[in-house]
Amino acid sequence: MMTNDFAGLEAAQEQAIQKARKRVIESIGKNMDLYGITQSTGLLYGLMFFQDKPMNLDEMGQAMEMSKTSMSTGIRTLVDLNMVNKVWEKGSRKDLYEVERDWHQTFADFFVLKWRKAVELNLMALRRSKAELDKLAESGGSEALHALIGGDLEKIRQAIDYYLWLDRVIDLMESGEIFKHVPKEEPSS
Amino acid sequence: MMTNDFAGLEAAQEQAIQKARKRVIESIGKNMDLYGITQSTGLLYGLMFFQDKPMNLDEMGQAMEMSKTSMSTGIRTLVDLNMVNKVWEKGSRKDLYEVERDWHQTFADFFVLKWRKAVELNLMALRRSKAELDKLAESGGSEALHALIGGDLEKIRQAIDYYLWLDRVIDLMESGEIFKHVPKEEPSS
DNA sequence: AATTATATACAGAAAAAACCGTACGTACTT
DNA sequence: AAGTACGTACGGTTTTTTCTGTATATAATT
Repeated sequence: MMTNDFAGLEAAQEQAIQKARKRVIESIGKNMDLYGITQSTGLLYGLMFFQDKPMNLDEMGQAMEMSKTSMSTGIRTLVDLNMVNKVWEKGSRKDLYEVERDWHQTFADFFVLKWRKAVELNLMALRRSKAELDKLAESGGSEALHALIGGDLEKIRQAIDYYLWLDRVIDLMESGEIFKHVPKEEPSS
Repeated sequence: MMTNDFAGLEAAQEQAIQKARKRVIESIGKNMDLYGITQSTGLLYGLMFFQDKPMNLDEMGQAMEMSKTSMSTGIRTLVDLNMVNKVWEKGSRKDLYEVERDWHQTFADFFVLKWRKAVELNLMALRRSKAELDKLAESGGSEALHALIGGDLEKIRQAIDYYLWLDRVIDLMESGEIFKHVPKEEPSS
């Protein structure tokens, strides 16, 4: 059973709408690499963006002309990034998905999810290495050794400072405070 | 002529420092995918991070155990992202590079460079499609057609709003205003 | 002017990633 | 309980990306 959104429309009209959609979908798909997402998954997202109803994997595969397997993995990527939500609809045994419409939130979520993790991992590595070098410095050694360690420690210190700053930027996104500084509605000038 | 930073140090000391560096370098390399950078280029960046002197392509190739060609392409990626600067040193015919130490700026630059471009391209596509749909709506048509167009236009409107917001977030980075809201120095609590 | 040193364009090789079909486990239906 | 519908793990194939060696262009040195 295939529902057709364009039922009853003239071919030329449908074509015009499809063309308008296609441009947007492809632009979205092309720029989604910033989210670390493959182009085809980006196109899937773009497709779903124009859907008024939740889609199931079979519909996606049909529309994308790709395998159901690929839809499954693609959609998981999108769900993991909170870009797409799984929705429940009684009567249907199939999993249904729809795009998250609050893109501001989507962006903030992505930022928190990905960049926070990077910050944490890098900070951990930096602190461990700092501790090792501190210890090495304490255990005596030549002048040359201390100069070398000092250089590395200074670089590490700067890096840590940066990540702590970045962490606070991420806080801004997570807390929603960003919307105080940059309101969703364009200030009417 | 190969200069050795570790000249005159005990092997165990050199090893300890290398271990500390390696952890940081690998962490950086691993997380650099957020910048759309390949892991090996990320490792190159990490390597250069601990260098006190500008490096040339031959030194990089030797340290990374990779071809000079790869170093050339890798370094270009990093230069394009303003993560690495080309420096001039009289007497040397080789191109020399060193990492940009101001990571706050590096982050802001990246954000402006990459996200701004995405915003512009997406906005362009959205506005074109909006114009087409507006025109199509004006040219009459059935009730069903107008409902369909209206749905798409509403989605496009929301998307445009979002990108305008994101554009202002990017402005925050570009103008340096972000540092007013999130100062580089951690506020002493 | 000839020689040498340097970076990179280019094409092929190697590695990685995306994609698909099959097989299987789970949960719903009968 | 048997059968059916569904999503996905998995292995193999195709496509894309990364990496390398050679060739070439450019600029410095002799």
